[in-house]
Amino acid sequence: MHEKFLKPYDAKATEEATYKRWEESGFFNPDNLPPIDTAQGKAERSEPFTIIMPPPNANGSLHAGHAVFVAIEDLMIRYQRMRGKKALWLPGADHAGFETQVVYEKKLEKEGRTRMGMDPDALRQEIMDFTLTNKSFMEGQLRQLGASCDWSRERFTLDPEIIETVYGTFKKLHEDGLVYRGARSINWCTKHQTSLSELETESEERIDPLYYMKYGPFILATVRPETKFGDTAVAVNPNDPRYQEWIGKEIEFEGLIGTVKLKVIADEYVDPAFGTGVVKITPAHDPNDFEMAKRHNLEIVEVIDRYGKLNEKCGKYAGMKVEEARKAVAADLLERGLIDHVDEEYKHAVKKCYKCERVLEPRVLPQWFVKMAPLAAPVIEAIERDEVIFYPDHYKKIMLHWLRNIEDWNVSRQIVWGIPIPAWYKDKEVHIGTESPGDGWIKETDTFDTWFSSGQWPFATLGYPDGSDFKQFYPTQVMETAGEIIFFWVARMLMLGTYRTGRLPFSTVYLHGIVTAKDGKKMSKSKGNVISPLELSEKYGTDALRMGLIIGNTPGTTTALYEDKIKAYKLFSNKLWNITRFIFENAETVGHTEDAPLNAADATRLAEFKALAADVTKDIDEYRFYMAGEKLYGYLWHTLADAILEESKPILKEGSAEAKASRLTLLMLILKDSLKLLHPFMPFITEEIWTHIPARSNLLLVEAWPQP
RNA sequence: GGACGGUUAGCUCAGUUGGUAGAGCAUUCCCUUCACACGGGAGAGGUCACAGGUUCGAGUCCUGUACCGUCCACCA
Repeated sequence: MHEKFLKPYDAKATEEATYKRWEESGFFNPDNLPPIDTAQGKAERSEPFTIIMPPPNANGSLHAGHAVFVAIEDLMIRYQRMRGKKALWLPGADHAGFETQVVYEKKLEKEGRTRMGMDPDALRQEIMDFTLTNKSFMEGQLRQLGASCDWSRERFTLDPEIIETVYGTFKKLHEDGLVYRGARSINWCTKHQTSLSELETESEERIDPLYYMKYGPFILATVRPETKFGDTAVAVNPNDPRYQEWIGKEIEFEGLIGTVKLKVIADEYVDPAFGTGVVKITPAHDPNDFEMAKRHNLEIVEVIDRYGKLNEKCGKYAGMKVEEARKAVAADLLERGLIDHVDEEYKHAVKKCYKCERVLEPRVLPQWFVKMAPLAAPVIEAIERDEVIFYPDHYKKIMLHWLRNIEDWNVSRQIVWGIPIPAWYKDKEVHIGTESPGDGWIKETDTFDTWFSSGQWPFATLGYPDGSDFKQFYPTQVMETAGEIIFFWVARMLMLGTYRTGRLPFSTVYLHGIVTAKDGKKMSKSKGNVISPLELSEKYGTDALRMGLIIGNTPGTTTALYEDKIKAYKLFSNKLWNITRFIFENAETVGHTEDAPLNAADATRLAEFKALAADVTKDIDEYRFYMAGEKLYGYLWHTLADAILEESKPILKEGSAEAKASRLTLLMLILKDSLKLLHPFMPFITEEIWTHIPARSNLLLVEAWPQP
């Protein structure tokens, strides 16, 4: 027996070397996997099993959420590899456009710099250097967590081939009439100086004053008096008897900065029961008003600029920030007797930037939109036919609801860190392509929403359309990711993948919940409750960390991560280590044997173990990893160690030669197969022990899963 | 305003198709016995949120209520 077993298991001292052995074996690459053992002898692996890794944002360290996906996806991949599949886990990294730009802007801020006024190319290069540095850190961290992914196939969302695929999709969308550039009301963040998609906004309930203002013959209610300079109409409901005589007429009255002339329009949108049943229409700064303006061909007058300040059209209020202007305008209106009354307790929702929580300013800007309803339609049908299975299954309903009510997607971002939108303009003409079509064309400066590229990740990474990987590994089997990004990412992958390739990109979606602190609160730097998975891995071993992240973690629900839990599985590592020591010690003293006939008692024990193995296998096949892990833990501790080892002591000491041989055979069989069953959960310690198993043939990594 | 998830031992959570409740941590007592003190043994601790219903039998299925949480939603 190796002297290692005389000391407690030292995770830190073995993990790095073990990972190196795996990586050098080449077996992370499915092309290099050895043949599998079948009843008919050796056979080449033919059936692929593919997981595309959710590419972590290359802008910081891996957090607990990443550790969860590594634990779960690596479990699936290792399991399927042992089951004889051609297992591919394709790693990647995301440039994470807006997210990274925000991170980098904070860094600039700390250095007393700002991105405004910087040369875009220089800024882009700086962020690229920053991103590539983080990317390599992140890759090291994935290795530390034991990810058995194929590094030779790693992709980055800014790789030239990926960008080419993304451009191809954009071009196809354009040719199919599914992408358009249009002036629409968009969500504008005055801090980040970019538009955001609907998903990137958060709404917050607020209580604000509702001002009832006098508009000529009308009194109308608004929470935003400061936008009145951009009014281009007032609207009433066409069936409202109170205002029939005014419809189509023009009203004229003295406002704060001169005479105001507004047309009275009738629109079903106006709710006669709300306020006075009259609405002022400010198309430039309210999405509903914009829609009405389109229906009635109203003028769009912008009065708030990109920084959230009133512009030159606002007379003496020009230069004021929105909030400041609101107070000033309200005060002046009151003084001039133009306010009828104020409802101080008006409850309503405002949209905020999900990053900085500033209130977003609706602005009308030309942006690129993708028409989503036609992309969603085939996906809705496929989900209804259960061609995509969700774990947990209630996400099916959530997904369908979102897809059925989908809105067009604004894919334009006014930031430098992203894939440039390949478009050129000349007068009213638009050209799609990366090269200028000739003199006088102006290049688009916007970049794509990062999700537009990551939404194409499964087929882009596999080399669509001609790559052999695409032919072999697409569609993939499982998409495992955080429930939080089901709309951002999973829905977009389903739609763009189906649109571009004609096939769904994956057939199973497994969504894990967010990882919280022990009190159930979300981890955040400001709360100071962030737990680094890498520190826990250093302290207790990656295996313990992974076990702690798997057990008790059901899909879709939040999981609390805390040190005690991980510590418990460190003790389990130790237990397994000592079980091994006991068996090895006895193999030495009694004489090593693995193929003696089993007596009745030992046959019963073996049957009991086989039942466990079958149970665990079924649980993994049915995505109940948390149960499989707990069963293994329970069996190894309470059956193998507490019962079998204890009853073995007298047998191995005083039993007959046959009894000893039978028992030792049993112990070796159980140990070996236990290591296999446990490998996907605790890859490092099992591989380390496997090294010391006599007559082993290969790395445990590629051993065959115990036959059920 | 819709929809979803949760409510099980002090804490964090399991409980697959309905068959008199489980794990880890914490806690009480005992034990340095030859795999392991990074351990072992024994114990305490729960009317499974509440109210009905289905059933021979419900934590598990149905209806409703309460509380917590999340997502979606353009009423100025």
